[in-house]
Amino acid sequence: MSNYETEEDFLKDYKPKEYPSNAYTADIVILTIKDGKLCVLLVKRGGWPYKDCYALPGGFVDQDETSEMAAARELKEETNVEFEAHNLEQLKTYSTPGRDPRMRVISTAYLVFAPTGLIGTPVAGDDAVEAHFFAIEDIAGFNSNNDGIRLAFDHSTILADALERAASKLEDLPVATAFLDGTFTIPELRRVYEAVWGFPLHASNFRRKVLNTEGFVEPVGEVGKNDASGRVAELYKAGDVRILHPAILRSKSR
Amino acid sequence: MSNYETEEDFLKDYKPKEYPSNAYTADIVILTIKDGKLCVLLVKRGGWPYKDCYALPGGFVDQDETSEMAAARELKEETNVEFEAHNLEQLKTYSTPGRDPRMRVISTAYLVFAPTGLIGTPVAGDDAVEAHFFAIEDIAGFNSNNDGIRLAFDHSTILADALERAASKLEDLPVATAFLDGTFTIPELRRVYEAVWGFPLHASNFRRKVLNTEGFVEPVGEVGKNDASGRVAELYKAGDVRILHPAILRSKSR
DNA sequence: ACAATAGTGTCTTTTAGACAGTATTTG
DNA sequence: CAAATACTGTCTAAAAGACACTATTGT
Repeated sequence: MSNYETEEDFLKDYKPKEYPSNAYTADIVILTIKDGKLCVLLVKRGGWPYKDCYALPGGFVDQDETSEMAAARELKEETNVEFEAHNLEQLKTYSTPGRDPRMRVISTAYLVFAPTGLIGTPVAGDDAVEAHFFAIEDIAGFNSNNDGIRLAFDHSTILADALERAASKLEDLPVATAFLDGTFTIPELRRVYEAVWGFPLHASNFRRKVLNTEGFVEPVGEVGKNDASGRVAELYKAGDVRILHPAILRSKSR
Repeated sequence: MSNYETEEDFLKDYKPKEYPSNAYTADIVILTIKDGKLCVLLVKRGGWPYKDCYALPGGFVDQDETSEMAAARELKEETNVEFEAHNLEQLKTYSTPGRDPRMRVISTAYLVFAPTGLIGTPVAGDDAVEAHFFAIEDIAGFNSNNDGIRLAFDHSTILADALERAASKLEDLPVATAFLDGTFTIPELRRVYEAVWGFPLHASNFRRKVLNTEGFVEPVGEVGKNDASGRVAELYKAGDVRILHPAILRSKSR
């Protein structure tokens, strides 16, 4: 029985008891959109285990940092880009015994939306030989024919959870603009929703909903460039609202 | 450089390298409703640190179990009730250095909704001297006057996150019925929403929305008992739908 | 001119919110 | 009886979905 008078006295004498010891890592799901397709940053593994498979970027959490800080640090190391905290969202923690065949590893996954142009050539880390964005539809398990890029560890599960979370966040948070650069057109914004949700939207109804959702976007008063044929669209920038009301609901396939 | 031909060969020779070692625990937020008030199960701490404060139930995750399994096991030990997995939801993982003054502890929190009648007298565990349900409004930091029950570690933060998640889940998942016993009345269901959301609802509009949300509740064809004056309400049971459509939105105070 | 895409307007249906009024119970 | 609570019905406004139509660009 402890008989200390104050917490300071107790802690001064405290010796850690036996407890299970675990490695703790942070994994990051960085999504972006390229050519209208939803993509995720993956690093190719150069060594065992899962040699030649692809993995989410990530690494050990140091003793003096939170998993958020570790995720932000790894992100900087992998992409040379610093992300704001509000775009770095904790997704879920994975603790299944054996998820890493080498040892017990607990991993907290984070979710980040990256604008198409911001990230240059991702930099490969220690264990990796190359890092690239891959279209989700080219990853095994995320397309109809069951081939393509193979993911290491339980990263298929993590990615699936991330995609559902991303689709859900687009509904009531103004995060779709994080995929775009400073100014964008409504059709570009619509293509973000279509890429993440995986089905086409009615262009005119989408436009009305976005403009009726107060604070979602603000007109800039210019027109964008044309990368195909057709009318040139007007430019907007992200508004300052933090919650979309009314929400942009997907109503299909839930 | 590793030159193994197969993953089996590699793992046979593998020796863990140095990595930061962490304690890993699961904490559980068990919510229930008593006398129309939202309550949480807390255990009183008998020893340092945070002696005489109250804490969420929880404990170490064993090497051969997931944090989900640990949460379910702790829950059984604390309450003598087994919960189904779909009522046991991972909330968030907390990793701030120093959150436990004794050592580095990573903790994953879980959220559970308990029916009022199901849990008898909660059983105190090893480090605890008593375990009870406390009204949220009696906990320091969750009421207007800033006194009341004091929580240990970062459990105020965890509880705040849990309450927001609970309020959000009521909107589009049929989880409010998990607070009630097998059969219930619409007014009883409404009082669950009012307790979790913290503001009163229009009784007639609430009834219409619940009945228009297909599969949320099914009539039983009897009437309940009266614990006050007024007309006796009809009984319903939980339906089989997994997502509420249309959702029961709170539209206020978000 | 024609194809393609952006944007406007309109009609219908669904849902939310407010609230008046009726029904059933207790004291 | 009055008070309290459950339930029904109705009106209005917000919002979604479908879709016809106009506007502006590239080829």
